[in-house]
Amino acid sequence: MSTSVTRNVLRNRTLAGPTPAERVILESAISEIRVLPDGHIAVRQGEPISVSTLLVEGFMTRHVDAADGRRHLVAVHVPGDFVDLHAYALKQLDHDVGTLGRATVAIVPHAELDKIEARHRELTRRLWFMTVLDAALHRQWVYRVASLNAVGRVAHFLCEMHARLLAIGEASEGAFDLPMTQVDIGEVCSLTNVHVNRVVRQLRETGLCDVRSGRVEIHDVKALAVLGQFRPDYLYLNAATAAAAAGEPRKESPWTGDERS
Amino acid sequence: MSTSVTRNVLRNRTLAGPTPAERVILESAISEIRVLPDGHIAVRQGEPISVSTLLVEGFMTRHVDAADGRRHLVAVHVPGDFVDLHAYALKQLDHDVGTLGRATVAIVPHAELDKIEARHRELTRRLWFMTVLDAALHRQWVYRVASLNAVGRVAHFLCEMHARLLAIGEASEGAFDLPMTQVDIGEVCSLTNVHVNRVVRQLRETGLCDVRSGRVEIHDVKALAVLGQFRPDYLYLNAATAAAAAGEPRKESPWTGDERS
DNA sequence: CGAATAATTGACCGAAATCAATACGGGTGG
DNA sequence: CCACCCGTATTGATTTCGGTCAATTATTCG
Repeated sequence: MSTSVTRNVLRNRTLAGPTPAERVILESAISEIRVLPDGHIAVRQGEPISVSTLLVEGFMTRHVDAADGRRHLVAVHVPGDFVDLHAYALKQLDHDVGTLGRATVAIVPHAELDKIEARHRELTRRLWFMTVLDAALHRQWVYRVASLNAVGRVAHFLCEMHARLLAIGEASEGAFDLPMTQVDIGEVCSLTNVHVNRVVRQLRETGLCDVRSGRVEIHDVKALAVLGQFRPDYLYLNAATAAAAAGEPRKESPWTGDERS
Repeated sequence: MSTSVTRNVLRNRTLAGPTPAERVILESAISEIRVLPDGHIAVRQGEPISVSTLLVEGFMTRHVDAADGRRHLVAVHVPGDFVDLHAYALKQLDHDVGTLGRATVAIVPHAELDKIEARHRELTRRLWFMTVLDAALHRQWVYRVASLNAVGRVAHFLCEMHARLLAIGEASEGAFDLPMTQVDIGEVCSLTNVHVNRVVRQLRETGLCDVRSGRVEIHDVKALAVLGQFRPDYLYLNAATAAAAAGEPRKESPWTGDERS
């Protein structure tokens, strides 16, 4: 079992993840490994950026701040995600990037990405693809707040996190750690904390899943997916992981593997 | 004044658009120019794709269909946008792509993009950047439906379209053509057509802007931007265009120019 | 000139927000 | 060790924005 910092990059996706050689290249591009405390704002909206951040362990968010002080999350990141790879193109961001709980990140200077871009076509393409996958998530987030009611939104979000954590081996038996408060979940689903609480209670009372501070236990993945209209297509997971994410009866444990595609 | 089909690509953005030489390369990658009728679905969710589509004239949408038959737009495209460049990476899409009114498109086979990727780093980088810009739009769409009320959403959307059309010289004096019905606008802002109607009336009565079938006239860009909490940063427009989009008093007409960056 | 599509308006309803109060839990400092 | 805080969770009462239902009036276009 590899313990490399890039082990979760594009893991268990339909798009092939980096080869061992590419991992070496990517890791040699890292200037620094950093541990960030809970609630740390790693990137602030509008400030110039010259490095990108690969999330190695823990959770990070991207959020926009509204004028009235409210905030809204536009992404939650899990290990293996490049939280601000798009900053390589944009050089400054239209949102903040922060941690959810303590997080370990690998810093990749844009100058190193330039070198990769000059020398390694395939790896560059994979990096591009990662930003495109990111956009697919955004689209689904639009759909979520636009088309689902409160329970549906929360269900959809939980299904998504479950699926993505399955892919990197951080969920099992429908259960996973998620260091988010009900306020945080509200900022994802565009609900008040009060209403998130009611939804969470409803989900608990109907036996679908149990969301308590820091831990999620889904008792009926399939039913939750129906409630949240969740279809994992947009995550471009490989077949085995997608099946598990959709609550299909599993033959074996696909998500523990490291195999590509 | 150039009439090339790529004239609007990254026009008036902070990210430099293609050089004349790159335009030639891009145009030589086009296999076909096609005129699509109103309401034509160019790409259907899930079907395999081997070409990408550059919008040359007219409007196109990307939308997801909900289980209950409702649809929601996740993007509206204007000339110069690559409506499904991300399909180059994903090979199949998580949404439909269709026309709003009659549209002219240029078809670029993925095989040609492969060649560009192999031979032209800078141009490849620009293509990547275009998909990243796209994601920035998505994020703002999340924000719109998540954080704004009905009037705010419509105002924000109108401001965005105004800004983007300014950038490509398709808006002037705060007025532009927009072939969308109130139903369509509702599918963007996640509102019913009935309520869109009420919002439109309100905007008209307060003298902010006039939205009628196919045509938008903004009488007070600045006030509308305030109402929609619109800040054009996320569009990465050049300074002159951004100022005009935010309703700043303009010195001259920046959006008619073809200058880059 | 009809038929279909789009826009408009009114009456009523309901999901989630807001307001308000209480309980919990874990860390700090005296 | 306990008292105190502060963030988090929970629950109830009330309000509101936008949805739903229903009907009428433009438009547009064969």
